[in-house]
Amino acid sequence: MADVAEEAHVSVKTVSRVVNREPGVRRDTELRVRGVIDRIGFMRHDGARILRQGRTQTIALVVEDLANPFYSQIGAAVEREARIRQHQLITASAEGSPTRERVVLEGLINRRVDGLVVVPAGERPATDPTVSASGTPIVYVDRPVRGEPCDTVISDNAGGVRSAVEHLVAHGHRRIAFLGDNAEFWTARQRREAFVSIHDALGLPGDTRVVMGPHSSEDLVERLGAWARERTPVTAVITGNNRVTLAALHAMRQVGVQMGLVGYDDFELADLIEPSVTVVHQDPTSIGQKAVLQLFARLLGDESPAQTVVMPTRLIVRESGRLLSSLPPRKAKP
Amino acid sequence: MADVAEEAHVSVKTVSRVVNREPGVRRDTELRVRGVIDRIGFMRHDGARILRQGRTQTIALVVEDLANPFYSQIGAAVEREARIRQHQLITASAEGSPTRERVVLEGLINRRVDGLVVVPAGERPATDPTVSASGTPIVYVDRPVRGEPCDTVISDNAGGVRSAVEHLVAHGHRRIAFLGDNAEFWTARQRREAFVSIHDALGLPGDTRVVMGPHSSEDLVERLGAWARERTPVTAVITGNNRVTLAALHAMRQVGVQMGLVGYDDFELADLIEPSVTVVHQDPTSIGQKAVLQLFARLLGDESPAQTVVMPTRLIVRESGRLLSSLPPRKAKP
DNA sequence: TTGTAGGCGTTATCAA
DNA sequence: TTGATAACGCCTACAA
Repeated sequence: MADVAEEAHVSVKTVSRVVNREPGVRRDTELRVRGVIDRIGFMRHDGARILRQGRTQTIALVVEDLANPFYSQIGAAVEREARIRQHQLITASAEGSPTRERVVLEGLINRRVDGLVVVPAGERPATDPTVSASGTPIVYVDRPVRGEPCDTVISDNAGGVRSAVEHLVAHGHRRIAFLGDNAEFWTARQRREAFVSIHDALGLPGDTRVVMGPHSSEDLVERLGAWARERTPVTAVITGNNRVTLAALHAMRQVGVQMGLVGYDDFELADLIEPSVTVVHQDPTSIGQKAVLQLFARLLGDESPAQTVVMPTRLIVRESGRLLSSLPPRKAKP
Repeated sequence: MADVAEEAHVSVKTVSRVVNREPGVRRDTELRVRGVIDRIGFMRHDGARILRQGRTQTIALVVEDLANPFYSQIGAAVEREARIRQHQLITASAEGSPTRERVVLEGLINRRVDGLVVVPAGERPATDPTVSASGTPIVYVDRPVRGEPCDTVISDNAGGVRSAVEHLVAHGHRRIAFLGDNAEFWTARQRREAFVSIHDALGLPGDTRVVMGPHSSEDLVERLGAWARERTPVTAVITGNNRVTLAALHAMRQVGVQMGLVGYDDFELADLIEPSVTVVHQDPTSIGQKAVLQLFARLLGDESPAQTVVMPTRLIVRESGRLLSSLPPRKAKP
């Protein structure tokens, strides 16, 4: 900037004014300065600007695995919303490790990101001293953290599971089992509990059949086989997330059993499998958007108490929720 | 840092030394300083450090759509490699628009990112004045740019298509058609050209049947129907990327025709569809890794001429490449 | 309309 | 082993 100033025979301040389109520069001065800027290819150093202004115009997103479609969709939404608001997005992965998450968060705080959107790895208390001391606004997504209330965006796990069970029941299923993911995950436990309580509330017969992950391929095959061979067989399963849905589909294919199925999380091609798979859809795009909205409210000075937003889920009805006997025989159409 | 210095009765420089683990600080001094740091919760301001040192320890990834699994997998790989090297990753989406891409790139240059990994939106000459003037190392991914040679990582489009055609031919297919994506995309054109030349080289009968996107659902249904009704019907299609594969699968389902199929890009569940889908797999993780490797070589001073790396593809053989008549009738197993 | 001085928080240099 | 001082490039405040 100093170079430009010298070349254009003005002070740095004037150059600064031109660069930032501040008013109060004579037209011809501005043109002269712009000319020099273009000629020598000057580009403002945002680092210095940031240092002076205290705002980095940057937010960060911390997730478990950027390649997981659920998170990458959240990421895409967060990036878009950030870009609209002239902010850049740093993405970081903690790979599910609370330790690594702490390191990552410290790094981001050191960079003075303006705000954080975090899918918390563990359920450590929200009062991570590093973060809270920095005063950086933070919005948790997908799962809450323990301790004092924090801004959080989660999806309606209980509602989602309820819609799944009710759908199956409406189609005549009575013996319904639940295949959850690893019970270490909050969402997995939430969905399990929802399943159990709805199962009981509806007075469905028999014990509640619940198995949590991680599911090896063999376990799953054996389990499904056993359920299918019971005296009054299980006729439908609900799977706790996309990972489990895929595993269950593979296992069913392998065992050769055909059960009713409602999966948690929509997935590409759910409609091309036979029978097409009915799912509980949670919309990652809306979740990401909502989180950014919340975050920027804080950045703009919103001081209201921490808020937990529960995003609704939507049941996408396809064929797999029907009772097996009601399915048309395959290749019905000539 | 000044606060810490005062509190610990040392100079800022000593604090700096402690924070950066520089040698030459007496043990007890260090302990005293660390004590103060912990007590008052000091955190280094990386913005200032960056300003002073000139390195941001940040690289950026610019893609078209972060939600596209192909790019998000690249993103995950790039982030991991960056993290390993103590760098942070800014992700940005240009949404396929060259104009927006330019704005995005300028923003990143202003931030003085150390390096760029870019999936170029247009095919504008590589010598984007903004970027090249800044001297920021840049690696292009997935498609090259025109103009003087640049570091580029692409996948072996011709090889992938060849493996697809050869596989189909080996299974007895002779009338093979190609459904490409929008010919505006470089990769789409590459694959089309590869198809045409291999089709000719193998002396396959008839004109080469090639249709490029975008494909509306209706067009596709009509097209497939027409191919199937020809006097000597098309028995197999090759699809130019995952988008087209999905569209083609839907269309086939809708028309009720069953053709041989080899898709470009692997996708989840390719093995659960019936028949399971044979695909040409390009490994986004390796592509991302390779790009970062290349980038950091430049960052470390590698001055060798620009290099284009062609990553191999792999044919994942499933069922859909077989000749229709050789497929076992459905429900063969009781 | 333009310019000057000072400081943001850190590190490099050089001196003690 | 430690410290004083000057940058890094920009913006704020104030003055001319």
